[in-house]
Amino acid sequence: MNTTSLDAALYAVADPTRRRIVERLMRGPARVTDLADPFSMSLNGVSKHLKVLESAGLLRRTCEGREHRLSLRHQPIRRIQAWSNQFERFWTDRLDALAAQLEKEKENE
Amino acid sequence: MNTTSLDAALYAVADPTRRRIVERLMRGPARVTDLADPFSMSLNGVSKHLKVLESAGLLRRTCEGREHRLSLRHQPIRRIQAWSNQFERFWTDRLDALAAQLEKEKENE
DNA sequence: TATATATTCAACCGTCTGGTTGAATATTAG
DNA sequence: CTAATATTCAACCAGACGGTTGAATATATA
Repeated sequence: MNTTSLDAALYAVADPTRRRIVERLMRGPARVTDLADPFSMSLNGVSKHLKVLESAGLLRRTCEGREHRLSLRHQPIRRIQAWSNQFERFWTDRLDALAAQLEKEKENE
Repeated sequence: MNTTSLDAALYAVADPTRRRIVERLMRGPARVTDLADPFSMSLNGVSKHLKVLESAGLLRRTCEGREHRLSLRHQPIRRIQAWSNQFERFWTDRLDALAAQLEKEKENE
């Protein structure tokens, strides 16, 4: 597992404001002002959050005149998916072991 | 999406040390000292990390005499899975749109 | 009982965080 | 040219973070 980039992705997405921004961007690209609109926070505050998301690779920024258009990049979230999916086998193995254990106890009665 | 607990889970797991601990615990439960062993860090440091993981619900702690046995809980990681899987449809939709777009351009030639 | 082991608590420290405000930059509109 | 809009930069702040050290607690062992 690539540690450093996963660190940044998880960290970026651990903040509720940033996560709301990411979720918002699922519905398509948006400008800084649009993204800032739902929050009772200064535009600068949001701008800083965007910088965090961007440097973690979650956002693509294209400048069109004075407006910046932000859109989602999938790689970092895919990394998070991959990391959390890694545990799937662990859970099922444990459930299997538990089932086997119960089976065994049943036989011994 | 339950924001608060997802916050805690993502935050807990964003730290590389804590993530290594969680990955270690996939291979079965362990004591505090065991978990601290691979790290060049004071035992207290690790103890604090464990507290973070525990309060985020990622760890179950059972005290056996003077030893504390830590094991993994699956719910928080499942929440992370659920959150990141949410984007799956978004990516595929976007790919579909892209494919449709290409198809259209091809027809117009 | 005395001692070693396992673990936490408490205080401290430099650094990073999330947020603010005010000024700067760049582009568009009147 | 001037004014409005979109955005960032820079400096600041209180609080949290990741880590340390030293002492305290609780259990096991000789």
